[in-house]
Amino acid sequence: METLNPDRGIGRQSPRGDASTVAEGMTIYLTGDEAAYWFEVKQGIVRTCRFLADGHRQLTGFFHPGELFGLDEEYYTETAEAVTRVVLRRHRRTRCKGSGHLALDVDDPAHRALGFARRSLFLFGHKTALARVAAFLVQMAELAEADGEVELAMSRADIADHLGLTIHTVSRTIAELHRKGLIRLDGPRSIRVPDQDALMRAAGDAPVPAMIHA
Amino acid sequence: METLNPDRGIGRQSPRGDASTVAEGMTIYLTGDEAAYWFEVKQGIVRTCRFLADGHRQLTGFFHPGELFGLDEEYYTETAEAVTRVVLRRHRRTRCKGSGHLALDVDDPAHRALGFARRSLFLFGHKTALARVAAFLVQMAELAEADGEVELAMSRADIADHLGLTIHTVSRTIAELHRKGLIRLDGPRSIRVPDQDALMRAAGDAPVPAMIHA
DNA sequence: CGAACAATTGAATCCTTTCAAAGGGAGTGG
DNA sequence: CCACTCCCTTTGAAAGGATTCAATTGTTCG
Repeated sequence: METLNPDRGIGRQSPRGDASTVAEGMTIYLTGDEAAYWFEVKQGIVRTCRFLADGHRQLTGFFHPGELFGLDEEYYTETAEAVTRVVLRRHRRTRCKGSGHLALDVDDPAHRALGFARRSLFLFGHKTALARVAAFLVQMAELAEADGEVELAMSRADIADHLGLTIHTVSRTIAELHRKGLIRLDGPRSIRVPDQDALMRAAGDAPVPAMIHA
Repeated sequence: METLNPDRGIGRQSPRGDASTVAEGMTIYLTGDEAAYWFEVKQGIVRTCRFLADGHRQLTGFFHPGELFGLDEEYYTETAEAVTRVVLRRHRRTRCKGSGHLALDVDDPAHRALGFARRSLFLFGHKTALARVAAFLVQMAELAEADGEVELAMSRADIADHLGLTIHTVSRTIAELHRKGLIRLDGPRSIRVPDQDALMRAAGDAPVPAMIHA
């Protein structure tokens, strides 16, 4: 929670063949770009990051030689930047399995699981208890019916251990969201979200986070 | 950070055929079990968790109907429990690709990427700044040479945004680790880890976390 | 040498945790 | 059917830790 979009959009190196070199600090791809390729780090270190609505930055990973990044389905959900000078090996995203052992299969269970792992990681991009709980409730609301009725299957202890908080803070925060009119409580486990976008804003996220692909 | 291993090891339902039903609160598999199967949730909600050395619990995910869990390579790295009564579909882990479209390929890029995503998630299991920074440095030390010499490629700002802290806290915490003799500083980016196990203990983790598979 | 940036450090504030206790359902047994 | 217990949840007050605000030091680079 420090840097505010340092050098976004600054040119990226054009790759030659399968390998490409990117200078320190340069952007490899941006959130929303078409995910035509995924990458393997050969030399150097890459960081993937996400820029939150409040201007803060969340680094979702550092990638060292031998590691892979950029495995998105259609558009990149994160921005990738070179921490050092970097040498990459580029792989074209493909759906079909016949095209070599490095094809990317979106039906692959691991690929689906990867999306779920990222969802959890997303929660920790939020620093305050209020933002985290709000983001969690938005996730729950999205999985529930469209009417904003959320039945929490899990206890406060489960939520706390998931968000990295204590049950006390979770309880207090839910009470606070209720006080602010962002949620309604029919019972400890029964929550209604009248305005999901408002809850998102409380979480510090932009409603419909502008998944812009130019 | 609340519950201390609620009902570990309490019997699990024996599945019949491909589908199995698990009662609320029951364990589906334990950390260290042989990962012979991975699962798809048909009904109910599943949680995956990890138990830290200090007794705390970290929930790494909630899994709703249609979602997958248990995609580990050899042994489960997490414990899976039923939040509600759960109906699961079980899939045998296979290396070969010929055995249907639901095979699990450990060479799959997505599968490899999944491991990296989990590594990031692991950092957030630590609550205090000291534990997080220590865990991060251990990760860096593991990637570096065996002599404990770590060259940090990234700035304090990068570390802060990765760990969900401020640069101030990161700087102070590194200074504190240095004061405690757990690391040596040859420069801001050049760190030496004389005793990796000691640093792990500072992070609240057990050195060699006893990956027991009975 | 000055400018710009990275890192460190101090002091005050704010937030979360910890400690402590009370309220509220669900289930059991008398 | 009610009293009792257990567990989950809520809430208050004090303590601890991270952030914010503010300023200094150190490095690199033109």
